[in-house]
Amino acid sequence: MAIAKADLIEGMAKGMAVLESFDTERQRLNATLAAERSGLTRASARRHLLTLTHLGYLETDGSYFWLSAKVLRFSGSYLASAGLPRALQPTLNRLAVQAQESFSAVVLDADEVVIVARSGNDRNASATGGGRVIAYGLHMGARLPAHATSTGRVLLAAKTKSGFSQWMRGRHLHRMTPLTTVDAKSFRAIIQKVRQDDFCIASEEHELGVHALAVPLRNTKGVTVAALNVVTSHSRLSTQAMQRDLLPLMFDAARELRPFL
Amino acid sequence: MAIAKADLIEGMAKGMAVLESFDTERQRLNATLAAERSGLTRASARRHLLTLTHLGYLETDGSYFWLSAKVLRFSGSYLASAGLPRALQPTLNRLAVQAQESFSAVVLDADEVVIVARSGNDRNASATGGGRVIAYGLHMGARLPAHATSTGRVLLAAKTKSGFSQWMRGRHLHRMTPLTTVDAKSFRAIIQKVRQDDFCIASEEHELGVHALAVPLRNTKGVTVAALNVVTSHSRLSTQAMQRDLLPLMFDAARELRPFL
DNA sequence: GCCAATTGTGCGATGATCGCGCAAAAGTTG
DNA sequence: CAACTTTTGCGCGATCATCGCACAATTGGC
Repeated sequence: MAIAKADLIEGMAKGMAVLESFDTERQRLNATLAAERSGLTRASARRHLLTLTHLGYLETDGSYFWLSAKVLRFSGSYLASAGLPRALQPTLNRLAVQAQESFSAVVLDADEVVIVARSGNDRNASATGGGRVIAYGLHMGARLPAHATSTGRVLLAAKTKSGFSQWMRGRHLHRMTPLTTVDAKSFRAIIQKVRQDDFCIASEEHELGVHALAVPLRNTKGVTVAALNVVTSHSRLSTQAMQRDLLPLMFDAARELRPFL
Repeated sequence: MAIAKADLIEGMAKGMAVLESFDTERQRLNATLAAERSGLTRASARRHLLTLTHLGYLETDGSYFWLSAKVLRFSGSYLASAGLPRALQPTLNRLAVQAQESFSAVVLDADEVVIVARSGNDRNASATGGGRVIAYGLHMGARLPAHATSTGRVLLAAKTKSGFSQWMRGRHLHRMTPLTTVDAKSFRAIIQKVRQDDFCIASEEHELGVHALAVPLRNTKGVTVAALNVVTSHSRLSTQAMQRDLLPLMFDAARELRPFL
């Protein structure tokens, strides 16, 4: 990215690598595991783990380590500073009430989308008859592969042609479900279609039984700064019904948000 | 806390200090400012800022730096790993709908409480007549002084006597409003009362015009793991009405959550 | 256009970090 | 239960990344 000079602090990069090695799947690590995942030696990983523990970002029982609530400090600062989540939240809440579905706003970060604001119940208790969780780990800060999500495709379609080609170069589109589009040519065609339609539907490409509908959120200069989507299950709402009933709502929301982005 | 050996990585502590220097108030920093806030030299702060930028945690225009969405990665991992927020969210949502107020769940971290889950609209548009924001920076991950909040007091009251004394030792209770209790003796009396009542009301001690009601959240072993509160304004609900109408709801919620904590 | 204040960065000295390697603990097997 | 194997904790000297000074470049004020 920005041209990296020779003077970058390596110790800190290591530390962040250790912190990052705590992800959604592996939540409790000991020194050996953390070393493997972060690519450090065991001794070094241990030192970093102890340091992070001392600073309060990790907790430990002596051998295993896990994230502490202090890491929320960063998201707290980010949410307070970034105008985006604040600007979007009221609209997301309104949409959730109107449509009785779950909405998210996301931004692109490398090859993943990051959820920066959310609304809707994590359990759609009323509709699914009691507590079926349809929130597939869709919390604030969650990261999903861009190529397999409706929002990711909307954001990729917003890139310039050359920017998108650069993104595609040498990229392997990981298969998430049997229905994931992994062929580069097909994927380019999909992005092309999103450019025309100005919305995107992804059906069961990320998780079976789940489909999503996304639209871009642009500011008054026409720059796409985020994407808004609704995610629901086939059993709740057919793809056609989703497009028919929710797409107009979302276009309206995107339009009314424009001045605030 | 845990006995810190001589082998802690200093470079990483510096880096985290730099990251922490981006807080709710100061959101955009250049090298000079970051150096001041983090206590490093300007040159060192700059190196760390560049490193963090390179790693994707900060963005920059060349001279100023600000947090990027990547910092949400940590909260994402935390929220996915910590059972607490997940377990609480549905109940918080239900309470928000029932009471049409904003609820939060918080944990104690040193002398601050950290919001780990939230529900309710940030703008109580209907009740305040259109868009008055009563969300005083109460987003996920926000940190508030424990001594001036209802939740903080509930969590302090859950400490052992000696644990609480230790916490009080040499502590200066910062004045947030003219109504903040800052006298140590009065504060001890308040905590004593919370122990008896098993709830706490803090009225305008943190912010004028705002009052809050908190109850402890205990697991089946009787250990207090978090606190649940509702925060509203005097103009919406009197202190008495809040206690009368909402306290029973909250005790019920705390009881039903017990098995999941 | 000049001066002052602020910011960007090269360089040699220094001391913090690296990872080897041992010792102790934990786990395994006959 | 004892001997063996595997994993984990951590001390130590050498090395190389980091520190911050000092100077250059840039910005901004008058």
